[in-house]
Amino acid sequence: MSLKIIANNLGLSITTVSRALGGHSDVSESTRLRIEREAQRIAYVPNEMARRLQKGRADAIGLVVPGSPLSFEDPYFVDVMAGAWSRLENYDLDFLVMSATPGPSELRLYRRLVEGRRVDGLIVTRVRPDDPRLAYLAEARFPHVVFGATPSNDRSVVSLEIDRRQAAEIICGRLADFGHSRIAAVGPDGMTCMVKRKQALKEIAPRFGMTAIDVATTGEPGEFERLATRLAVEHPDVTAIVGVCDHIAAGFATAFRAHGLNPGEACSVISFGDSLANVFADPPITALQLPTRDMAAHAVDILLRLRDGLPVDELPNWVGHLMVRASDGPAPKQTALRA
Amino acid sequence: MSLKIIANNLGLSITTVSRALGGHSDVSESTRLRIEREAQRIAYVPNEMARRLQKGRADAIGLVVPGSPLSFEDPYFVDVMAGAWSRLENYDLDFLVMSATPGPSELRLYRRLVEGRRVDGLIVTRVRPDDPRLAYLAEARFPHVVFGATPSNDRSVVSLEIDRRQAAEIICGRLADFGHSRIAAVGPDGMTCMVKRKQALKEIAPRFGMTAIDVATTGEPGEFERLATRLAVEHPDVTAIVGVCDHIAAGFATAFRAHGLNPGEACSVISFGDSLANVFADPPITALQLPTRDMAAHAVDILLRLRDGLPVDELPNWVGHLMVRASDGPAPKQTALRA
DNA sequence: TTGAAAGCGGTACCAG
DNA sequence: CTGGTACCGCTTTCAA
Repeated sequence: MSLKIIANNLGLSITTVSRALGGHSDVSESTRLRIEREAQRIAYVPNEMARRLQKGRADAIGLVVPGSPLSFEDPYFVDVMAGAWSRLENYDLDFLVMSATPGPSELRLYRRLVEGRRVDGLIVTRVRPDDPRLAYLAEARFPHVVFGATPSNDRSVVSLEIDRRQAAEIICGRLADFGHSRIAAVGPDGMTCMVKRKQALKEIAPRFGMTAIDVATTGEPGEFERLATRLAVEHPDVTAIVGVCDHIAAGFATAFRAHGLNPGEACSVISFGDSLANVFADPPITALQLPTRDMAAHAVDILLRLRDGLPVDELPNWVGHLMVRASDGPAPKQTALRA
Repeated sequence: MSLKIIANNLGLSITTVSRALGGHSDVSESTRLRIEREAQRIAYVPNEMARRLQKGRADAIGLVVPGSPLSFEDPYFVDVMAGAWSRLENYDLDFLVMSATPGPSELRLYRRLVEGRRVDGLIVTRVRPDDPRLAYLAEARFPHVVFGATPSNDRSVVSLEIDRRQAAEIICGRLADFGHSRIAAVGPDGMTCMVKRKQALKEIAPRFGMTAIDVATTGEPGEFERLATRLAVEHPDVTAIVGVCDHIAAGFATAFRAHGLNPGEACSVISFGDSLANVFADPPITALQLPTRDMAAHAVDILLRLRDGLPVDELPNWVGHLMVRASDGPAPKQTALRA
């Protein structure tokens, strides 16, 4: 009832008012001014639902966080949300945040979002091998961007990833300088992104005269002590640990300290990916800061281009930046891993 | 183009299809079945924008986090988001998450949300004295729920708060049992909710034979050391500190440890409100866990009732639950606060 | 430069 | 029980 009000008040047609406010050129300067003043006067704000229905767009982007709603607290998603929103805000688009545990209900949510036209694009995170979400979105030809890494090498799906080789080089370089020669890359095997990070470390380590062993985590609480013990037994020559996702490095540091070992001296700990937990940890954890927020902002741009059928430019090369803190140092003369 | 497709395929009218799918009673069982099967077959999902336009609803609830987008990482908002989403999911409503720094742009965002009909209701947090958002929402008669506390005693605005007296009793009771007699309530003065928490502590403390002094924080990093020093000088008889919002207690604990003092022995530290930071702190912080997620879920229910013009029931009495950890203990014989 | 009219995809009122 | 019709508020041809 709003364009109509302005139109009536001014004795003009709805059409003209719509065009004037829409910034079209085919409205005389004088009527445009009258219309703009009147719109200002009654504080006109267009009904978004009407506009969206007509335009066939949702003017919204969605993020479905995998896991329980509590996953919102994952510092990684916090960064994704912050980055995405900062860009969406500029475009005056809505940001839909949801969560869903992997499974049929997750897929149902995706269907409702896509087929109900509730969003124009989706940011997909924590991709798993053979992820049904990707299969669905590809089949539906719906704009989506994968955050992290894709299992397939399908060039048609846009995947935002950091330069893992460069990241591995930074980390390996630092550890090699400290005289380490055998390191452990620790992370879950369930997520494609994490698996690839471990692979990168294993590939790059030899270039620095080191070898990296692959250790799988489940993410259970209290797992780190067990892992540390196992490492001490099975790989007593490991003098440094790289946690490839949040909390792993901090978890090891805590486990070490619980046994009277000093992280950074007894065993170096570095985190691939940074968060507040690293800053607050004791000792603060040396970590590779990732440009997650920038990437999320970029993801929004890409989604809008996909929506509008525009080509997607070459992706920037996102690189990490090492935050040197206190959890790493020279390799101990002989391993102190006796947890 | 979807109801129409079903209608055409079946040689029925759009009206009938709409009613059958809408679960109205005035459709014959046989046609309803045909329609449902066909809908199933073509995997019909209604266009939400069309439905929303027609119904004059947004089918969405919004949360505007005050501050920069990074405020998403505030554990308090994480809980609010988790609680709100868990309920919205059941109703199949959208959850819009945004952030805005207090000021004109914040109010502009609210106007666009409200007047653009982009949400049906808003959760308002971190209310400040004379908050322009509340004035606006009240004037616009737009469904909103205040989370935390309202400055005015206006009974017309729904405000979700915990039972602060009960909370203060739990905390004061524990500290009194430990033999403390003078405690500090520390928190920012900018937020109504925090001010009220401090007031509650000051009011309740005497009942337990204690006195509580009010200490204002600004929230700057590194502030805690200064505050601890000031406390030691100005109030050397204070033996316990209650942080009324996230990170304050943990911040003090860190500051104490940095000076070789042992939180829990030299000075007790308790947090009014719990988060992971307390769990991970060294030592883990004793904290009053608040039912924030429950409250947020309830907020959604209330917003929907307000939207639909239904009366809002009496609010539950939300109480806190003390998580006993290691940051508090017997009052020291003589104050050790010499930071 | 302006306006009438046809949608966008639903829902709801009324007549049959 | 079913279908015609108007309408939600806006955008966009197409004529005038």
